Amino acid sequence: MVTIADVAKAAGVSKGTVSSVFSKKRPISKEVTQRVLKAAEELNYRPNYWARSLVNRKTNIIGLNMRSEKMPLDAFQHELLDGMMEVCYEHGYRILINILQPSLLKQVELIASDPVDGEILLDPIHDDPRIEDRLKRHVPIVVVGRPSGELAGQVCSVDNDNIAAAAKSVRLLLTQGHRRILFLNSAKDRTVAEDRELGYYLAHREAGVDPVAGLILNKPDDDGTSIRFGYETTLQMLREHAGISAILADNESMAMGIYQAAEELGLHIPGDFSVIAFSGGEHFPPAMHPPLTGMRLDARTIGMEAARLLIEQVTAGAAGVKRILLPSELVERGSCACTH
Amino acid sequence: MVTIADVAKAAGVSKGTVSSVFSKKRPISKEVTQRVLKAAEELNYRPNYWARSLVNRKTNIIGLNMRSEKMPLDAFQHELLDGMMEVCYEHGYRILINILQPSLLKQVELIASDPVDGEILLDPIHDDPRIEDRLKRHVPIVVVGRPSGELAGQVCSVDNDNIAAAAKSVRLLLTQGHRRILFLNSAKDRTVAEDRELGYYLAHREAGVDPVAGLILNKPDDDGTSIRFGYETTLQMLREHAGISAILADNESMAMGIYQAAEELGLHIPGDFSVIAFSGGEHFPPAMHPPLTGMRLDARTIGMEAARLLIEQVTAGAAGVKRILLPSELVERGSCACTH
DNA sequence: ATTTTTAACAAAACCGGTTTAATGTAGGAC
DNA sequence: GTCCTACATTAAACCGGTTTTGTTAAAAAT
Repeated sequence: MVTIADVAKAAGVSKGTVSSVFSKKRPISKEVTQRVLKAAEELNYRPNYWARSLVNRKTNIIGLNMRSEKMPLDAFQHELLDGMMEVCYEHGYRILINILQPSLLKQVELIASDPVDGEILLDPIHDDPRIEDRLKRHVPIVVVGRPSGELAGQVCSVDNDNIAAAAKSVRLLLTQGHRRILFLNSAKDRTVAEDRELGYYLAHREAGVDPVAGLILNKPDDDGTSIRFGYETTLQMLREHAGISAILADNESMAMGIYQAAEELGLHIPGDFSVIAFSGGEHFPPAMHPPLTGMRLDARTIGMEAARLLIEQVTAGAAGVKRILLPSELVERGSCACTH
Repeated sequence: MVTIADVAKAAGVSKGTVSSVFSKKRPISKEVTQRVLKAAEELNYRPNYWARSLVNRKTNIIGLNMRSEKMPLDAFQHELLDGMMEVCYEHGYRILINILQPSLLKQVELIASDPVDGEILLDPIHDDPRIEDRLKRHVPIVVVGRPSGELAGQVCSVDNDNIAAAAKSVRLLLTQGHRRILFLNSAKDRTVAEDRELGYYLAHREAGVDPVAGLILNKPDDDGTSIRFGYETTLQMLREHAGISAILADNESMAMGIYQAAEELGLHIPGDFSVIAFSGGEHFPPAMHPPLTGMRLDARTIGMEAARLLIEQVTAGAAGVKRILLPSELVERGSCACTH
């Protein structure tokens, strides 16, 4: 490996001089500058990233921390990553994807502080230990989702307004005359599931409708694909419960499962029942048949906002604790219709 | 920041002793070990990742290097990333996503060597300067795709057998009676485009059919989305050229554009013309209408193989130059049919 | 002409770890 | 009792950069 000392020797100057030539933080004569640049060029010298980070206390890397069980990434996470990338790209930051086996985390090699300037945390759970750890070590973080309890007031976060989003979609279905609305919700321990359930009830109360019990089902804890859960649950619930005329799905994969189930049962969407889903992107819903009506969550914007917030925190020092709530847009496409 | 010196002072020992307690590379008495661990615990000490990397010359990070214009990531890249993540997860490696603005790359801050043990390079072009650079600096790399020219013999690579894949899909169309097959190929400078074009011609020759000139179009250099390119090109070509009865698309997004164009023109797939596409995942093609017939490229496996190959290189030192070619599977779903 | 300032560079200290060489101390062999 | 060895620990050197301090010679000020 070519070091700064090699360059210095080749150019007949000291290490500090070479450093100054590159950083331009102190004046170096034109003649010496030329000599150094030539030597560096010839030796194919590249400054060592880690040595520099060590002294600068800055890596220009931000981490994306997700719970390890979540693999592979779903549409929402991919869109979010895209958004993060776009902002990081503009600001000269790189992204470190941080998923490690819990077993490996115990190894000495890896308990080290993460090599990042800050982190974006996904899928917070109740009293998430990751958040407490970062707070204690003063590592800047932005949480995507709703941090629970007293942590909420201490960290920046970006999230959909899930309560409003769920309420808005249920409101649509209620005004269309649906009274038994099946809700295939996400896993129970996630704060997002709580929020959406709340929205579901809220819309019912507003409309003066008593929600039918047993129609909210949580996806079992992150095992199995969403598409299968949507498929199997729909088959089962439509058989067992009469009168279900609409289904609200947690994501577009579930909706695909629902579509498959409809086809198998010989049912027509939206003639026989309506479907509406929270969707991570607007890439695929329009291509479905019929085009899927949904709440556009805009994971991409969330990723962008989270990255902006984090970079702001990292560069400008500690800004205040901000919480950004993004509205979701209801996009009617063709999978919802009035009853009778 | 709590350093190793702080811990040493608190425990009343030297820095080296603390280091040994953590690394267990030299024997430390039980009593001292306890004292050190207690002090570290109380101070909430975490070893500094950069300092450690500096001396160990090892980061346990591998880089994913993609050409900056490619944003956001397409389905293929997302799947590939998933595969990489899975393997890295098992082996205790992190992934650094490396996309930087060309303008920023010139800044002194960023010309530094990348902070990784090795890199996976995407979308190689002719005499890719990235490859030459890594070779010169002896940074282990694995190329996803086909490195061009003399570089091919010097680096590991993982790729679809694109020639075979293209040939196989064109062969299907030819046996179905199609004679004017429009091929919406990817950008011209990419080696993958060459390979697939070769496959296109190969299948024609095998079948004794003279390919019609002007039916292979390359996507303009990575600007604009694939979906739009598919849409606009289809509209234009179907108007201008009579007799086109089948379209081969570079990816599923293009296929969606083609579907949209068909709808706008009031044409029926596969009744009026057939569509077949290279597809990164098997997530969405089945949900399209009609379900999209395609060559399943299995980006996930490519990602896994690339990561394995790279980690092998990084840990075991220089292994031989390997090239892994993965077969693609033709999945017939419903967007292709015989002519007349 | 002498002192003061400035420019341009060298030398050394530092960042926070790891590793090697040196040191001291206890136990065993003679 | 002396010498050697083994063991636990310390001090110092090192990784590859940046930054501070020191030094020298020329330019400017008095």
